[in-house]
Amino acid sequence: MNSGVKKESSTSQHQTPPAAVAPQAVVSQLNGFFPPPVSSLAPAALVPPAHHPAAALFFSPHLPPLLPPTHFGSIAPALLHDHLLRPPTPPTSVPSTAPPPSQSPPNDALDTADVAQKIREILSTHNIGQRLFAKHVLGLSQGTVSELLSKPKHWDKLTEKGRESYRKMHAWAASEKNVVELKAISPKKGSSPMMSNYRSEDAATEERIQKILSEAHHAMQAKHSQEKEQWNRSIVSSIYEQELAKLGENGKITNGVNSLSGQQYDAGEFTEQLVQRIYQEQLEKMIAHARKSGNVAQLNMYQAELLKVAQQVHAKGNSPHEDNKENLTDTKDEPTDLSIKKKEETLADSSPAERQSAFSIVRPESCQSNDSSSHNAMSPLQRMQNIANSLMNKGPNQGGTGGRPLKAVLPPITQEQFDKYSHIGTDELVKCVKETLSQFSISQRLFGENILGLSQGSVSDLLARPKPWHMLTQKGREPFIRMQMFLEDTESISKLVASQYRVPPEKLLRGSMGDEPPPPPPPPPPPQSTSSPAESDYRQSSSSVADSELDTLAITSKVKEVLTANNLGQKLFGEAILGLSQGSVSELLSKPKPWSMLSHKGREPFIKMHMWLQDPAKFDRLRLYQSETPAGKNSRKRKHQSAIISSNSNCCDNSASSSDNQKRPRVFFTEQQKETLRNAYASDPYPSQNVIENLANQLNVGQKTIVNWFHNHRMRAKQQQHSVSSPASSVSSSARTAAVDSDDAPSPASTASSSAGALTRPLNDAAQWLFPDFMPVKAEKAEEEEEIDEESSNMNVTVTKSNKRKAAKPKRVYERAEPERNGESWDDEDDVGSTSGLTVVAAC
DNA sequence: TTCTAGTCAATAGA
DNA sequence: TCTATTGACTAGAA
Repeated sequence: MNSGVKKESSTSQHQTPPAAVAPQAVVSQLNGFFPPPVSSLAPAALVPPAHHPAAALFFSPHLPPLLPPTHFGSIAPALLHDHLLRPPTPPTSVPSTAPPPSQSPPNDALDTADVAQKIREILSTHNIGQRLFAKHVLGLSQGTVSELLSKPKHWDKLTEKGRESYRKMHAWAASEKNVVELKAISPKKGSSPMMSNYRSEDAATEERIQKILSEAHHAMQAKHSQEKEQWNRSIVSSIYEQELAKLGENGKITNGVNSLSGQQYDAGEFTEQLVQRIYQEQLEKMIAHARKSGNVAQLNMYQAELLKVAQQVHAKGNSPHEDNKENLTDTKDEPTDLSIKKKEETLADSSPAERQSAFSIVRPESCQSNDSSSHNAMSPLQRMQNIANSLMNKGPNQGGTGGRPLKAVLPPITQEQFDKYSHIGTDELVKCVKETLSQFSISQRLFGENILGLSQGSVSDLLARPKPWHMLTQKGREPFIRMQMFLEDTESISKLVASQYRVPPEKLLRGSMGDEPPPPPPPPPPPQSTSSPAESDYRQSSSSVADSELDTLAITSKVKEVLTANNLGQKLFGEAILGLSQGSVSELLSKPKPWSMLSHKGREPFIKMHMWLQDPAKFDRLRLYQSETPAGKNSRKRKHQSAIISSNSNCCDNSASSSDNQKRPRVFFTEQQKETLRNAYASDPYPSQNVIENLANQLNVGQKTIVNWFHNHRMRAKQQQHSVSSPASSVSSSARTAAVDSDDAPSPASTASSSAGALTRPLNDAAQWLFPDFMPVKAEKAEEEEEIDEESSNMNVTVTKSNKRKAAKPKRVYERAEPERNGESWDDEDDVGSTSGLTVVAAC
């Protein structure tokens, strides 16, 4: 299949004559010259109507600026470039920008990492965008090239098609001329890409193409700028007309404009006032919209902007829109934002330094600059465009109800800032940033969109693979400077957390693990009571718990002990204490991950367990819950609570019901099907699409089911390795050991740490999971089975049941003998260790 | 777009 | 009726 693709591509590259592609190429290439027309020029409210000339320019089917490369039809972008920049002669004469695949022998292995590194350096050094490189050299998308460059696969693991890309890169990088050529066609250069200094043997053809391109380019540029200007004028005048008409109807000029009545003022001054008023009104509308949609970030931004405008007007002696103050301060209906009031103060009298703070960049651009001249230089209309732009980018309803957070309009980095941050250790910086984000539960998306002005994917990339400072262009350094500013402004962290989560940071249970200075004081928490009393109690005290490392194994052991000793079910415990389902509780208790391997979210149940264990009234809580929950309706109750806890009952109720309705019925694989899947997994835990399709067909299930199975299988294999690792039974057996041990001198109120002390090995180290006391445990387990059967404690009965069941399926004992798992379950407690270990166990 | 981590919930098995 | 299992799903990250 791959070869087929390759063949086709290769063939088309050499068969399509330049003359045939030239006209289309002219247009297509020109498309790349123009900036993203609408997004950068048109705010949401100002998008030209379809019939508008500007729209015709931007959206004309004849001038498809937004067409992806594939819209060149059968002509690949690289091919297009080839034909434009290179004569259709054998590639030996002139180094081509996109070397044909045939240049490298098919089996000529390349060091892909080296090639990728080299390409990255070249692109970086010459400030050539991946998009451009991808399009013209490889004929791939930017994202694909990014992958190729950042995560080069080993040559042996590449398909022929995959190798082709690296061959192209390798060949391309071999000649500096290629680099120069590509650099020359970069739109940033401001010159026509088609004016690159290549020399063609087919001079006439090339000259003709150049001429066409040049003329078309200039013509379109002229048209473009003219229409853009006209378009802007028409929009502004259109708004003016509307406003003037309004004024005429009302017979008066309101607000700011009103103050002008009776005065002698020129048209320019009036215009300014009018624009200002329009701007204010637009802001008010946006405020209303943001408030309606519950988007606090937007609300804050618009309010801040409105306040600023009002202050400016006021400073000029006007008092337009006094009623705006309502919008500026009326946040009592807004349950979310914790920093609105503070922000108002900040905005009202913030110092330049404050305005320069990292967090200030979540405010609109006009609010940011500490350079009043530059701020004033931006017209209200421009500022409105900025805000509208951000609106357009985000779309409505982005509050806490699942929409995307607001993307900030970031101020440019000033020269002073560039000077100040003349060097940044990017590695260290991203490390700090990652820690901060993790510590405060700030998502990459939130951080990227509000602080860096980048998408989550970009943030991920920056944080995962920061370039050395010296390899960064000025533009590339900007996000790092913003990160640095963010870290230096401690207040910004709290504000960001608060604005995003609508909860106090401590509620997130994500404190540092002890090796970091305490975070800046969080903003005042909102008086939300969205959770059950027990929930809030635990939340309050759990923040201190979160600061320490918990011994998950000891905790779960103790919990199991207490539950069984008191005949409390996992279901009740899960619903009343953890807010989890019985199945989840079962998994947590039987296969606890070590603390260090848990995500912040994953730690929360353990923190809750720990708090519960320490709670003298822990049984009262359960009884209370039990009494409040009629038998048979537990599940409903739990759902209801979850809905409440999630602080958005409508959302969750709806989603729950809808997901219930939409959730596909569970598939139950037969043993034969499982065997097939296991075999496939053994061959490749990450099956290709083809394999998935084949399996789906073979097993007569949906592809999604196959994908889910592999996902689950991988996760559970990993979980198995982590928690039970070598031996699945290590944890639960250890847990049993602990339970049994503690049975000797059980203390119902004993804490997790005391349980930990009862264990025979240190537990505050992840190594405990790597070198578990497995074999003795197995032996011990066998003995336990004997002993426990005779015991009557609830706990032991439970354990015995489990062990009995496992013992009834001896084949599972051998499941882990083969790394690829021929056994039934990854999760099975007996799904353990190695063959040798099991042999010993059997001997025992 | 895909992967991971976490979770739900239907079902199996004791 | 309890716990364990496991396919399905979601959010966040890569």
